[in-house]
Amino acid sequence: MAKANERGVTPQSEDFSAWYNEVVLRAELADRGPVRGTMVIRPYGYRIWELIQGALDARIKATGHENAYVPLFIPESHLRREAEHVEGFAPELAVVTHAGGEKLEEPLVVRPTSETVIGEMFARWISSYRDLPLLINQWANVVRWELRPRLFLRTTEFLWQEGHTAHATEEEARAETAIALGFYEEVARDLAAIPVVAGEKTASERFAGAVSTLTLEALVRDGRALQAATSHFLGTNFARAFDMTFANAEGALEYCNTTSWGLSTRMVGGVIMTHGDDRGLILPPRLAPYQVVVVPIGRDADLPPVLEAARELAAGLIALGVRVRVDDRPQLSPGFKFNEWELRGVPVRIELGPRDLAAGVVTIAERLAEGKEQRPLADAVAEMPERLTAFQAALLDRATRFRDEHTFRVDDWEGLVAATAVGFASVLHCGQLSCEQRIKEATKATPRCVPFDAPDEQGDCVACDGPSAYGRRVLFARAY
RNA sequence: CGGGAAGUAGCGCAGCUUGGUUAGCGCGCAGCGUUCGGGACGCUGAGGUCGCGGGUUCGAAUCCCGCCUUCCCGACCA
Repeated sequence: MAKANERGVTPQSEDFSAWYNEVVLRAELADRGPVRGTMVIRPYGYRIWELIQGALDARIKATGHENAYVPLFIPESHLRREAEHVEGFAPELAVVTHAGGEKLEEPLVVRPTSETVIGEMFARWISSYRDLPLLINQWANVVRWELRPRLFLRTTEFLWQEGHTAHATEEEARAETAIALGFYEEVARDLAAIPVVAGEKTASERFAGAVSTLTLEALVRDGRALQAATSHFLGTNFARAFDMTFANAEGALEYCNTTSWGLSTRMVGGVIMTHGDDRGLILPPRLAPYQVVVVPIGRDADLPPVLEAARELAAGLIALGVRVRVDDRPQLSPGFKFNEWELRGVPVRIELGPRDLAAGVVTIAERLAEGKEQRPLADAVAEMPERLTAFQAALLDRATRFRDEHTFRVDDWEGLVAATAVGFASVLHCGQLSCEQRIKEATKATPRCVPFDAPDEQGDCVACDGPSAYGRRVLFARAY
């Protein structure tokens, strides 16, 4: 925050954390809440989340899931039913011990996730194979008392979507986790323009209580990995803990196979860290609250016609489905507005002044490009959807190039150390916990995932020369 | 929990070492005027329990004791 009162933001190269915090606050995405680690999501940031929500919700529904809502409070005893689960979450729980003016007989946990409540309800709702699959999603807030909060990336309370499904067979449940990961990947790539790596978590990084955890890993601009979404195959672990059984076609009782999967407001942090530069945010058009901002320029007698033209221009863009804002705030100079909208990451800015008006043109500046161009007014409108599509693609290209340039195939210790300092290290690994530990101590890097698209490969472990596990390369990186 | 920094106007800070008239500065805010194509300027004005509690003193933002909170770096983390 050292430079918060100066005109620019701290450069990424100087202090990435400071850059990130300044951008989040000054772009008015969010503000800090009164309780440690909490965050007020401001309208500009919330709109980004809404756009993610809208696209994701449509995909969730299109694949047969229904939205529902389960309560915020969980009796402490319920959480204890799944041993690994409670162990995994115990340190980060917020617990209500008093309510209604007295001490509660049984403390209530504020949900860190809803598997246990869902488990109880599913057990009640499922009795036959004919009740399966049961495909539920909820949009909710959850609370995790993390030791090291960061705006959007790890807040004490956050918003997310959690899908919960129950199936008759393991195959079907595993297929479900892939479906969920699939729409997360689409949202990341097609909306957020984040080129994620899809893969499976190693045992040490798995969700508490899961048999298998699938993940999307992004690489942000300081070379650290960000887990963008996860999808868990829970096997029959929760079904056993909550007695979730069904009668199969032969009349025999079986445990359900369940899944859970989630994507959170962390994705907004991913967008910021993947695309932003030293001037501030750069938003992918599909997630930008305003895809185009129009800055009218002029004063006195010049102003009314300019404003009228700006509004007409905006109306033309809106008719094409473009999200546009006319910045007609009279007290601010054009230069101030240019800088502000650049900080806030608006993809396209249109400047419209008396000179433009006289020439029948507008001046266009794109957030990714240097310089400006002039276009005939009508063309500028007609071309805008295409321009935004191109911008979206360019942003994804740029991020993909960055990720690829920061992914290193390495086979020795020195290479591992060097690679994890700046990005992904693609390595063969023995899979031993002790070896992971040693790598973590030396480099702060952890196994992020075993990518699905890695070719089969065997060999010696990058760190200990033991035989490689997983049958392919693993991605290690320092992670958020 | 360990290390570091900080709580003074909406925001960013100075003042504290060496206690002393009315607690300053920049930005922002309000009014007026001049400005407006890359972060405009002038004048006027509003805005303060100096984090909280106690102590020392004739007198505390300043010295002493206790407490609280936030931020940053670690450890932790799906």
